[in-house]
Amino acid sequence: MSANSRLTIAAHALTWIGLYQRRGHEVATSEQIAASVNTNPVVIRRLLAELRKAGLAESRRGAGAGWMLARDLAAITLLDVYQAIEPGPVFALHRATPNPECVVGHGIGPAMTAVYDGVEAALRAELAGTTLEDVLRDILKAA
Amino acid sequence: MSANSRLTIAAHALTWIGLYQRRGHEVATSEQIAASVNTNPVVIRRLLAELRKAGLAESRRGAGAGWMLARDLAAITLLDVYQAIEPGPVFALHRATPNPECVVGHGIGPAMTAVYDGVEAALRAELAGTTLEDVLRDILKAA
DNA sequence: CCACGTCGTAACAACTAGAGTTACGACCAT
DNA sequence: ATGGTCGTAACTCTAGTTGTTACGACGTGG
Repeated sequence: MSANSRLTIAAHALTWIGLYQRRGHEVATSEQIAASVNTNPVVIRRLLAELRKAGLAESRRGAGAGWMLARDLAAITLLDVYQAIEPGPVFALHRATPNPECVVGHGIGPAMTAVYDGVEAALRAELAGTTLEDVLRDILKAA
Repeated sequence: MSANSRLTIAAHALTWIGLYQRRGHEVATSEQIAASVNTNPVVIRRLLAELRKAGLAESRRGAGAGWMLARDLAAITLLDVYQAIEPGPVFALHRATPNPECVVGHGIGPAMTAVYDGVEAALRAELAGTTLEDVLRDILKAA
């Protein structure tokens, strides 16, 4: 399916900011976050920019700049994060429209769309059941 | 997520074969299927080869060759098809291993894996609830 | 009011996967 | 033997993800 790591990285970044703030710091820099994720700071800034658009994160510029959570970890579900960074569906229909003169070619689109809608709903329900607070609790429990 | 159309095409092909056989034909050629899907026959042969490996389809070679279902449409769920063609997970973890000296970097992997396992289970359960017979019924009902 | 640290973002390269296409050998009923 | 079809390799094209460099914009602290 060519799965990507965007949800993982986004959850990592937000959780890291949350823990960092909980330890008394105001803002976290993309460089600090990137050091934990083990990637380039620009990758973090790009992802956090999308999360900011979705109202999950905030940023400050200038000296002493950095990133903050817009809401508490407990108020952010993985579904919120997912929706902020993954606009498209999990399954795609045909790239080229199938033969409309064929019964199957004509009806397969709507039929599969109905199934895919159900799948997306199940996926979202599952993601909605976990908050970043849950993720952090898991992390600290295992440490 | 860069979703692909493999599940859609695979379901289309199998359903087409099923309907074609139900109308009295022995085998369906990749060219006929490709004409309904509106793609290249090789694309169909490649996909059906994977479905054959999973025991969902069979093929004959030589003259009068072509494809058949290995099981009835009612005995093939979309989960069967999905598993035959999509080996990987929907969500990936970090590409590079995160910083193990950071609490979050160390614990985020297992934490997200637990969530992703739940998501995959929900997705599979949803796909398991629909057979190709259901898909064909939808198609014929809408026609 | 300037300097420094950080964000914001464009631009590019590397890599991967999906999809389409061509080509050709293998196979087998007729 | 012939012709139709599968089996599969090889190639191209496209798009998305990730990493990287670069540089302007910004604003706080000195």
